[in-house]
Amino acid sequence: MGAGRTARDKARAELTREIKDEARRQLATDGAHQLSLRAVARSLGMVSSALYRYFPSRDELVTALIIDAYNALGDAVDQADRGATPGERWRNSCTAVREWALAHRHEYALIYGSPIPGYQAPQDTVGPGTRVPLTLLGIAAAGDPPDGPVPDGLRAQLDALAGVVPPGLPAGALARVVLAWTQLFGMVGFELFGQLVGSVDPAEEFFGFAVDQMAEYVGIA
Amino acid sequence: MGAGRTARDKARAELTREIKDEARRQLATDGAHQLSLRAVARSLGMVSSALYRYFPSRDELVTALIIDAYNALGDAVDQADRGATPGERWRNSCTAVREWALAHRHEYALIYGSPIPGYQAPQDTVGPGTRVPLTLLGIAAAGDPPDGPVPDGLRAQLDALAGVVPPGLPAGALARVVLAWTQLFGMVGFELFGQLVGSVDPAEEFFGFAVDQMAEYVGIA
DNA sequence: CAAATTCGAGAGCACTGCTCTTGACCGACG
DNA sequence: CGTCGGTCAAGAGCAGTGCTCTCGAATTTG
Repeated sequence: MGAGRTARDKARAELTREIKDEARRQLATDGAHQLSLRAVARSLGMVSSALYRYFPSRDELVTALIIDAYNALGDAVDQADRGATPGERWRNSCTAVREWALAHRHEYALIYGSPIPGYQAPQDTVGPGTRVPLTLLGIAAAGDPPDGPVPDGLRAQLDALAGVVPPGLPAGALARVVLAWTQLFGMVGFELFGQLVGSVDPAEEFFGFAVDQMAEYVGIA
Repeated sequence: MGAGRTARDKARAELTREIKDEARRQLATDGAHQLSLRAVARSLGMVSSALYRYFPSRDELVTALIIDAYNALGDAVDQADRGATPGERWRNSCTAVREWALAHRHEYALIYGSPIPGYQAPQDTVGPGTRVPLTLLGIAAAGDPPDGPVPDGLRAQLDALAGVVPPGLPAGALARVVLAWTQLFGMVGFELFGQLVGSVDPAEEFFGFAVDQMAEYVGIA
């Protein structure tokens, strides 16, 4: 079971990729609920039992798709995180989240909707899942972060968090960015899942407004 | 097919309720994904095909559960919406959302997670789904709502919304409450789905902080 | 009382995830 | 170079699913 040396290993790596690609294709069109191992195998011209040599269960395949989705979103945001001012960077990054979500609805639903496999997210997904909030934190650190008052219990959690997370933000600013983070994804999720229909949907205008408001809130001009 | 007159109609109404109750029980323990018509029927001592006399499909059963969940959450919030000041009412209502969500994880995931049946939420669910935001709007109206500047396109949407929604809030205040609404549910969803694990989980402290911040933001002392 | 409607039960279809066995193929080791 | 162990795809099969259809029995309606 070495790295990609022998022909067999190469073939295995390629097939693993092809399976994921086909699964992602079916996910994009039919949704995670409809994703079927047998249909993926059929589409690849093999029999369903052969697929189990590459993924031990359907949930493992879905988990692989989840990790890929987190990374795809992370890449999209990283690529959008450009601009002369922190404000531009913030707006561009937030917009990238929304646009990626709109362009990959089912993948977004997979990672930010109800967790389908089991109660807890697999450990492998937490790393890639932290990329976007870390980017937001970095942008906020480049601004003028305000350190408002924070209750003691929360302050302890935030201090512990500040020790793990790169940018040296004070607890108050950290709390504000976390709040903005939850707002951003709450808003995007609401738009995607039809919760805004009777109110501010189409949500583009409201999205821009909210992003600006939160930028101001976290101390970005 | 009259109202509950004959013995048959009574039995039908009762069985419909029993089916929903059993389905909700299985939903609570196993999650929406695992909810099985056949298991529900089995648990009720009948055969699966008999169940189709009461719900034409699994999705229709789930839709009924969704409506009930919206109403249960709405009831919980309505009951919690008490307090001497708008600030108390706001805090109590927001806390009721979180506590209901934590006590009914799978039901919450059903209504605020990825929509399982089809792309669009059935029309019957939008009414009950507006109860919580309407409550929040009412509380904000009892405070001192600030009318900040709002971009033109959004202003048009908000003015249209203001004509439909009871409390006479100016557009700027309306926008702020919508933002707070998305933040609240984004935060609760994040906590429930494990997104806050490496940062501010357990989230009780952060939740209180965010609720207070948003109260201030919508003009509640 | 008779006719019409509603109902539960059962069989059956197409599908799912997953397991196990059977041969074929490949790669390393003597 | 040959053998031998590991890897692989294929197929059958199991238990489960949503859903449809048919068939008697029960009940409401005329």
